[in-house]
Amino acid sequence: MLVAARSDNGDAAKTATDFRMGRQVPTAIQTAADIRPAAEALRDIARDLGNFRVAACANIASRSPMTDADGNVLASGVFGWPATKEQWWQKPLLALSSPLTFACRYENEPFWANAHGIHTRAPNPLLDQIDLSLFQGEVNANAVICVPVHMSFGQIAAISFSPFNDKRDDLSKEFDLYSDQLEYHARRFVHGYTRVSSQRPWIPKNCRLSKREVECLRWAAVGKTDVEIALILERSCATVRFHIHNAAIKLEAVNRSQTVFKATQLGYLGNVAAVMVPHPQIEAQVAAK
Amino acid sequence: MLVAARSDNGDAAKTATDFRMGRQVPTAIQTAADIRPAAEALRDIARDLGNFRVAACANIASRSPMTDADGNVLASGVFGWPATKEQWWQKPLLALSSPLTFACRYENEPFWANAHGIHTRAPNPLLDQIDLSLFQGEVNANAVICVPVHMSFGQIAAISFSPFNDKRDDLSKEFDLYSDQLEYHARRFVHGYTRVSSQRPWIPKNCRLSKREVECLRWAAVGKTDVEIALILERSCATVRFHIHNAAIKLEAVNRSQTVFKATQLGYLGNVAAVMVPHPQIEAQVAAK
DNA sequence: GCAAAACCTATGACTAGCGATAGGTTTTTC
DNA sequence: GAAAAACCTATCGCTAGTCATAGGTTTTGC
Repeated sequence: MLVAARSDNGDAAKTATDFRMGRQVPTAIQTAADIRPAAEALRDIARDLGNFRVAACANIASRSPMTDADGNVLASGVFGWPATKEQWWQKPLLALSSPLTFACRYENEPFWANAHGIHTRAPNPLLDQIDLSLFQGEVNANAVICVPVHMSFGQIAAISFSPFNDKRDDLSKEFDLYSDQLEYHARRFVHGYTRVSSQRPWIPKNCRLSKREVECLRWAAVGKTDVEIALILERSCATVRFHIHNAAIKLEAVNRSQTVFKATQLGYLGNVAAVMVPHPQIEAQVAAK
Repeated sequence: MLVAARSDNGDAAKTATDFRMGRQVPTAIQTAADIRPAAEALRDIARDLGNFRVAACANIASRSPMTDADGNVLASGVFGWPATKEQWWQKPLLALSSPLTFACRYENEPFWANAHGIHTRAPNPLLDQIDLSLFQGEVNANAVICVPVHMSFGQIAAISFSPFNDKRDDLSKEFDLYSDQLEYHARRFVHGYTRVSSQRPWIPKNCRLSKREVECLRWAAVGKTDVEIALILERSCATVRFHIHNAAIKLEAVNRSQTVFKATQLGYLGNVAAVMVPHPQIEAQVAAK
């Protein structure tokens, strides 16, 4: 079956059908029993594309290694990491170590990295300060392609593809050729893994925060006290508390920390730290009190 | 140029090269000047694939409409929403209205929806309670394909594709055929848009939270007081405060709310609400005090 | 247009919890 | 062994949370 290539004149969309030929994506996971075959598929795709070895961390905040339905660790059981290197399961941050983990927090798209730098599709100044001096020791590779996966409830996963048994330290060509597909399969894999292995996350009952509630919460999230928020919004301290308390009830939270946490997880606060402008006048007023 | 089709035997990866033929993805944005052409590309892809009209919200927590480099609103200027419907820019939640916005908070992958239900690639019970009784009125379409985009710093975007000038209310076939590519282009577009239009987000200087700091923060985030955390961890209240205070310093936060906020944004806390198990004994001890 | 629901605003008193500060000890790591 | 990390005790002032109450405005649905 041959598929016509596209031209660059707006027919790009029409070739989408070969993107996922057939109904079944090998890396997708529907049930726990799919984990291992999906991991094997991801491993094979990575090998086929660039002789990469996969390192996958479903939740960079967690120390749990990814396992299949029978509890076998995928890193050694499927992805081919030697059992002697298994120490990193106790410290998953080491393999997807500090530099990569950091980059995954701040970058939405795949990137490749080596000791000389982190190479993204578009410049991301946030990554400039990441210290790569110990790259090889921390990452166990000279270069790596890494796919950050930002998910619901604030969960971040990271999947890396490093050269298997070779010394490549420039993956720019492979990155250009394969990053989209590596990203696609990594995301499908991690989404499915997270879905089948998570316990049921919390969800409030059809809550809908009001504009005022969100506004007050945002200011609270960036560290303002009730008094400060009141001055900013030109409302009383009691009103601010009232709104925050209402938000807490709706989010089924018991205090402000939990309220902020849940609101952040659900994207109510957005990228608020970048847009909230300090109020020099209000700060002077607070200081005068 | 013809590209051989793949079989189902592990050659899937090899057809990746036609996934993004050439170096330039039309929906990718490198500079603000790219916004409009990228939006036009997204519009055209959506039209070509399924005669869809695009509605895009870069940050569901924000009321700002997406605009090009000259400040023109993309919805009316590019995506073809009639100017008379422009009211929804003041209330972006209406177009990507409550049901869809809610679903985007809880779902990582594309889905399609109509008044009868929300149809995901894999069952997501979290979406079951979403009220779709007013679907048509709120979404302005009988059915819609929607792509949630979870990004760094807890930002969530949503891009919907609804039938343009027709009454389709079952998009399951289009969804199966095109959801991957719609997702791909939507994500590229939104990532680029967010990158070029955001002010510089905050970033702490190479911070690295310790295990204890994260542990204490997690419990704080789920609403436990210092006393409760101390009992849970079998440490003193002061130690708990010490660790949380350390985390605050590293995250450059002024109080607990901001600390929790930043830690959540950066994925330090993960999907913690699902894994923290209540401690009935500690709660009894606290009650006894 | 009207009634109900949702949202907004405010008060005051009290207490629980958090933040800052100070100083010290113990454990872990190199 | 030294330095760093983790842990501990204590105090005090500030902030957040609670409670009960009151009233007004806006939005929604019929």
